[in-house]
Amino acid sequence: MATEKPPEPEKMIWLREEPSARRPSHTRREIAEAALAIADSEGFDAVSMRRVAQELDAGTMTLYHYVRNKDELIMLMVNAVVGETLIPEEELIEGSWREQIRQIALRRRETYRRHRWALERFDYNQPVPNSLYSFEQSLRACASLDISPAEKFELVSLVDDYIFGYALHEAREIVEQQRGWTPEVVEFYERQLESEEHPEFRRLLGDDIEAGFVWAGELFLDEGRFERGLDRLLEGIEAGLEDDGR
Amino acid sequence: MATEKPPEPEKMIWLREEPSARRPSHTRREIAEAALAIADSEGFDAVSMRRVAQELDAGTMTLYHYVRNKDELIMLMVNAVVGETLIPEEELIEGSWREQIRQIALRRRETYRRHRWALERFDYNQPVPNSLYSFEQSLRACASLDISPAEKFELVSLVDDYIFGYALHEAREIVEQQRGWTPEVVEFYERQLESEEHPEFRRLLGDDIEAGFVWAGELFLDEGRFERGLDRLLEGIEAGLEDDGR
DNA sequence: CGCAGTGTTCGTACGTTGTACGGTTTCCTT
DNA sequence: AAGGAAACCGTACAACGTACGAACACTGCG
Repeated sequence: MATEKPPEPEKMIWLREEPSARRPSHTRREIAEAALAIADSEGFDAVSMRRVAQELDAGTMTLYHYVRNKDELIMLMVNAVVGETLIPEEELIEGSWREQIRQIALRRRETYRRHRWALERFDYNQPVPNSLYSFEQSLRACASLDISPAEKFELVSLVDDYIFGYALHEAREIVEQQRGWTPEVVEFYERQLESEEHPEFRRLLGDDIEAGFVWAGELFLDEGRFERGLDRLLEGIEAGLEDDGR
Repeated sequence: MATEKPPEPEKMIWLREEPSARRPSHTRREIAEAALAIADSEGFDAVSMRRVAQELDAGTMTLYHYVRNKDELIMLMVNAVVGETLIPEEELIEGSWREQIRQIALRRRETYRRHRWALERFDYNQPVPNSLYSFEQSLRACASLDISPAEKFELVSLVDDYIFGYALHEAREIVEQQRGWTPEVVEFYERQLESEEHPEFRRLLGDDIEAGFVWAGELFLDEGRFERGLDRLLEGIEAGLEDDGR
């Protein structure tokens, strides 16, 4: 029952100056880039403090002068990825809210695909600077809409939810399934489908179950699927707007 | 360049009989339940092989006779959660595909909210038996629809994407933010918003930034938000169906 | 009834992880 | 030139997943 709370909450990384008084050998940016390179090429699990330090020819504990702990390192990485989702001002198309939101959505999805590990790490409770820019960009896209702030917020969040869900599903589907299902998984499905409890699923797959799976996998990862879904969602949103307006 | 592949791929857990010849002291079900209880009450990270074994008054390594590794334990847990998303036959309402899909979606979201850790663990490459039942249930809901198998598959996946994205966003938002933002995070936002680069965001929040955040947080977790978004999506889907039909 | 034999249990040990601690080095300031 | 703080990092520890193989107990056979 002594002191419960840890004595120093300390500020989060974005509120702390980067060490700089006596010129240090590294920067946060450098460290984040090293970690990012490892995650992209060897997978997120390969990112360990030791591994990152090694990449920079530094001692492991050296990293702890730029970052309080591994979570902060990850936040640096996430911030970098979110930065990539931003559309440079000059590339932003002119057009309706719908066209702009669409452009933003496509870019986001594309970025997430390049850094699949990142999706697992987003966390609203630990915001990163670039997520503010990202949100701002979405808000700006629907600035011309004549709806309440709450509705605007909800609209942006809704599209976000879809992008996020799609990208995460896609990312998890792609991993390991670099062409073809493992025999183990195929056998599992075949066994499960032997029972008469999945008639609709069977009908969907057709007679040749294994071929059916290839077909389903391709459908799932089909290039156009994201856009088609997005357009349906936007269609529904727009319809809702008109109802309110009248 | 010797033997590359590990010699025994072994079958995945669902294809292996539960140990049973000389009656063992535990069951997979029991083990999964113990793990689930830990995850729900202490968080997913508290689930370690040692901890689960301890809960069962067993030696740590004993678990490895029911399960090949920790991943398999997790799959048992996931399977249990997916099981909870299934709607018992007698509770299934009668009605249009839209009403049924809606019912399914609501139940899924509710279940995910009870087991937030689970969302981070779903993985299409490691299917669990109950995910087949879940998919079958969705397919059955749109059985009466006169569209191609591919379109049916896409429809179900689309709704899935939304549910998943929403639930995950929600889960991550809720964690730790059990009432109110930490002063650290508030300060971060205030500092970021000092710059003139986020005009739309500022307008959204209003003059009192801190109050604005409370407002936004409540909006984000608003009870009705999921349903409103779902209905917009379904609206868009339905509109698309009619276009095709005519 | 007793004795294999094997299905089940689990103690020990190893390698890997994040990071606390405290000493050493290096450079800037005065 | 000297002092001191900033930067660096070697060592050590606790927690993790799990390989290995010994110990145990039950079952079926004789």
